[in-house]
Amino acid sequence: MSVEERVREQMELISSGTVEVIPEGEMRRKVARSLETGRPLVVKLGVDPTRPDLHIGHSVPLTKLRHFQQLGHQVVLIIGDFTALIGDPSMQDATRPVLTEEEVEKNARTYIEQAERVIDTKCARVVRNSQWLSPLDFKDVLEIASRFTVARILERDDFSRRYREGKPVGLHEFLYPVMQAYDSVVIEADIEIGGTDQKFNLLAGRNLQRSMGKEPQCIIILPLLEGTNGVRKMSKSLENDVGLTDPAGEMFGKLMSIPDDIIWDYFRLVTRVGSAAIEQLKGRVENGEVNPRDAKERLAVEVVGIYHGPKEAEEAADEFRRVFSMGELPGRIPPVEVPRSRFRAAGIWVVDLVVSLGLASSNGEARRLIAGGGIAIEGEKVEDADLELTPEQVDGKVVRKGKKTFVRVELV
RNA sequence: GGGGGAGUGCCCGAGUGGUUAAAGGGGGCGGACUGUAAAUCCGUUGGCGUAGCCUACGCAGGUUCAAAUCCUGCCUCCCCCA
Repeated sequence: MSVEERVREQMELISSGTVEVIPEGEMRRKVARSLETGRPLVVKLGVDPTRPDLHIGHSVPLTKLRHFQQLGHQVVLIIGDFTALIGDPSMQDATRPVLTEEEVEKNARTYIEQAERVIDTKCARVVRNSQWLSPLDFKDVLEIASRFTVARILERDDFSRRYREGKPVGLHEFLYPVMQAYDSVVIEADIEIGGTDQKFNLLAGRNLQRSMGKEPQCIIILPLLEGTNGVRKMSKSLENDVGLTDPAGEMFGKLMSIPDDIIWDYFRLVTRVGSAAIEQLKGRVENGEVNPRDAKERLAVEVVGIYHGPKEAEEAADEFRRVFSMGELPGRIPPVEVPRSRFRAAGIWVVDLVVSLGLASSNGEARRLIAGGGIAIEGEKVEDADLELTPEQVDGKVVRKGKKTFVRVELV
């Protein structure tokens, strides 16, 4: 295979699923040079350990890193333990709360652990940016900062918007892109990967490298994965995320609940299914040959398979069909202990039972749930909120809240 | 340093003396319809064994029969001028 063909082949994988590759021609030249000299490209992904758990949205850039690994390039995962102390202001409405060093360290560890599920950390470099950012003194910082202008930084629309709207912008926040850019200088990145919200920061790296006499990096912009409700990007705080460590069944269920029109983005961004196969499936759904539900099931099986293995994925699919398509009870229903002391002469009050089982956080909520027909014991809807039940009527029985929550009563 | 404005329930936001557990919207939760989809519709969304009571409108006091609403002090945030 000629170098030219191999370049084309690499470029195809590199640019699949991306929003933008900037600048494309330069990227091509870097790839070609790498092939000619045998020197792998240095591919950078910076992550902020601001939160302990990752979701499949975070796996999007990691998956792209994995592509580069497949092509034999050197990937560098930068844990922004230093930058996390400031918090990336990108797309934020307000200054982020400052984390303590302990929190950052703890998050960093779980981050690496979870990243291992997607990339091969054995041949990746994992580094912390405190390593080089910490030792800088004020003079160094000024020297680096002088290479940026305020006008330039204000181009970033989240800054200018907040400024315009009279919301505070901390001076230290201006330094965030500067630090991220400096990371690129230090590790001599050839390529940096990031989401659309990172475009400014990625470009800053390119500019700083040039200004400091290094070869500027190319940048790859990836789309942000939408949350399971189809609105806003995926985020734990918006409760529309699929956690990388979610149990298989839960992960499956969450994926089955996404709106139809984002199925294809999920396929492209978080599965390993090739784009030809995705297009084919999409076509069959569009002409009515395949029910979108089944396409979604395929998606769920694929994704759960990545994190839990194919066997568990199939089991989750079976379980799902049993419980939700056929209305049967789940195979495993978590038992919840209820102390016998809750019983009085007349028995236990349903409202109390529901609260004791953790299905409601107050009597009032339990009452409302019952009034709304959301509680069933052994498949039978509870109609009366004043109902009293004997120990025999509840021990070992299945209490269901809504359609998704099942618990088994265990008297102790 | 000077002047001005704002703090209401999970969030946004109305309310300027009683009929206000506080309009409306969002979100959440439940129900119907389904493919645990979306859209739509309905109900619900402080606590208490609940026709009653308690707690709640930044915090602390005060006026009043009665305060989210009026007064005083404090805290926090924002804007404008310097």
